[in-house]
Amino acid sequence: MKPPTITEVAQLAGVSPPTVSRVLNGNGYVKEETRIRVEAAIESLDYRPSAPARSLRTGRNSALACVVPFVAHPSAVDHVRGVVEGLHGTNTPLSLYDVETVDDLASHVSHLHSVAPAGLIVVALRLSDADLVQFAAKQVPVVLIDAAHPAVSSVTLDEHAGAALATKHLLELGHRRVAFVGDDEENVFGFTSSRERRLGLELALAEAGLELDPALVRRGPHSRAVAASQTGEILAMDAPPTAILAASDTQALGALDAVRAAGLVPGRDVSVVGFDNIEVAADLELTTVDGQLRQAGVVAAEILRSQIANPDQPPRAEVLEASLIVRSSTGSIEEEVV
Amino acid sequence: MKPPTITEVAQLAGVSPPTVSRVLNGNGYVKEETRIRVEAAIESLDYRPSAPARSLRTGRNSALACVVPFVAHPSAVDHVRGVVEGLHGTNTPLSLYDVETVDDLASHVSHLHSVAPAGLIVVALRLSDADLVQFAAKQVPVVLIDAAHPAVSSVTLDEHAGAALATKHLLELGHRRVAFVGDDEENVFGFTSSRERRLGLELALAEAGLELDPALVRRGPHSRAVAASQTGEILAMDAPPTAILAASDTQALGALDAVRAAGLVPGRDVSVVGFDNIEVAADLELTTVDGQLRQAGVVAAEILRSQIANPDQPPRAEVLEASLIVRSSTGSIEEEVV
DNA sequence: TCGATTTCTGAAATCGTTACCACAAAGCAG
DNA sequence: CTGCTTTGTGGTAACGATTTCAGAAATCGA
Repeated sequence: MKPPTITEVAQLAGVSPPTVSRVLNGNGYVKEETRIRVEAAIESLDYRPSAPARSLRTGRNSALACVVPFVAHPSAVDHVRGVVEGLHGTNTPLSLYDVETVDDLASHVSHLHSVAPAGLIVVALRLSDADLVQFAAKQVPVVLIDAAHPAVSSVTLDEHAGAALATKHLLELGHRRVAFVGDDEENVFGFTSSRERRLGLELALAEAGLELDPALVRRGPHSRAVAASQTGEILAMDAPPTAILAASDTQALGALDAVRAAGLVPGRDVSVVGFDNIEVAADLELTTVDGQLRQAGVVAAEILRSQIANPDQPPRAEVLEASLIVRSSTGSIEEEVV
Repeated sequence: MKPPTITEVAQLAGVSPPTVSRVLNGNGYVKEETRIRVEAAIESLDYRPSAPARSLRTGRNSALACVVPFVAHPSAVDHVRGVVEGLHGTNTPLSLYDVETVDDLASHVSHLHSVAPAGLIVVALRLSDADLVQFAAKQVPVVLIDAAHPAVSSVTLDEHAGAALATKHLLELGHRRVAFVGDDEENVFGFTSSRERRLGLELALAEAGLELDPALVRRGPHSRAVAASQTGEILAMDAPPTAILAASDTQALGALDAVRAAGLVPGRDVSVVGFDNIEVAADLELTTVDGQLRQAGVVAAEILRSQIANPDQPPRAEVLEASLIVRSSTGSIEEEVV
């Protein structure tokens, strides 16, 4: 009950294996009549060419790969959604490589060298130059999301501009004491977005002649609960801020939790701005910077498709523009302030 | 700059290819001393075995595949999260096959026959007997989620019991007129959960001597917006229901939208119960039946792992128990009713 | 009509790995 | 010392497809 091979199809159709191959791939010349006979044989045996055999011979694999840290997190989910959307219609499966530890990254990269996928999307992580060289040698196009490298294509967000939009919004509402709740800036994976967003905040404040009070900056592991407790601390200070910028929506949700836990009303007593615009942000009325997560995935998929179709393109560095989505978690400062 | 092959490693180590292979796979006998020499050669050439060559020879592929309809939908996301979680630690990539149309399904299944993955998880879709036979012939273990078939393992939810929990909860709160908002029960993919949930509701009502008023049943495409407009219609009726059971949380959110749009307060004027317990349900205070989506993915992944490790197991049919999560979108009936 | 091209097809080599066998050396019981 | 099992290793042949290449048949231009 083994699956049929190309040779069996060839025998049934009364031709040789190469002819069947030509029919399958639409290469070379095949007489119309022969083609029909071969197609009938394929149909009748329910034959499917073996992907491994084909990959071995041609050196290319049909599947695309996507390396994503913490794929269960909402922001990663949105990236993957975008990639899947961008791939739709191509019938290409997407192999997900979830990274939770640095070891995961190493073993996945090693595995990817074995597999030589048709293309590779890497989210937020940095690959070594040696790895990139190896992928290039195997003609595996690579696209980075939320990271950049001169040798390969990338899709990034203008983080500073995004943070500036949020800051400007808060300043216009009258806020002067703004806190920042973000990630540890030293981390094993080298994630930089929290740092960039903080810098964007500082730059925008500086433009308005203000500066970020170090006492109002909190950094810690990326989680809603941590952000909530950090926000709790900040709100309990003698001179609490009137607004909080979080490095991500997840952390903004934690901030909202803390605001409510302190008996305050978001958008009235304290304004909270998130960053990313993950799916729940709309339902929870969170003002946030749209990080174009899905769009980044879509664009990355498109770049990959184009580079697979036409391998000798120079790398592209796409920078997406952030925009601000105002909802009710921010409001103008009123009687609260003395 | 081609990647090194096993033969080059063998030459460098002064052994034959099979010996290198034995070192790589830990098969057969290899002298300690030889092993060390081979490992050094592997290291120094930065050699990675070719996955396609290995697959071709052994007939098995290392990647797992997961076929999911509408992978961007929240419930699918939770399933995938579970699968990824269940696979964690195995270093196995997961190939996602998103299905948006029936044609997608056909072409993906065809592709899967070519690839012969190490294992296959299929969510909510029905594969033909012929396909299952073919996978069995290739020793590809299959696990179904939210679907069942005697020939393969499955992970399902006790839908009737889940719907009964929700119904009982509403009855205890005093509700007698309960509406149902669900999917079209005839659909190209053969999804059955909406139907099962409606049946569960009817059975539970019958047990209490009540019946589901056909006028209070709405079916349509699975979307929040559609559910909102259907709920709007129901609420505008002369004898509107006091509670609504939705076939999914997505639809329950639509129902909530409509309740609020009608100027009513969920949980006070109208109770809404969802089904699935997707991630946002907690934040939106939606009372819902926990459909154990993640858990289903975890269990499916575990079954698959065990069947890959030990191929001759009989298929397992795991049935998960639903539980009710009461939040504020439901409440007891009060002065509203005459 | 003849030679040159274009179509059409098959034999053989090849991709990189592992399975199967054969065989040698070493260890061991009697 | 003989015969057996346990170790250790390599030669060879697959796995199933595609890519040469060569040659036959059909078509075409002059």
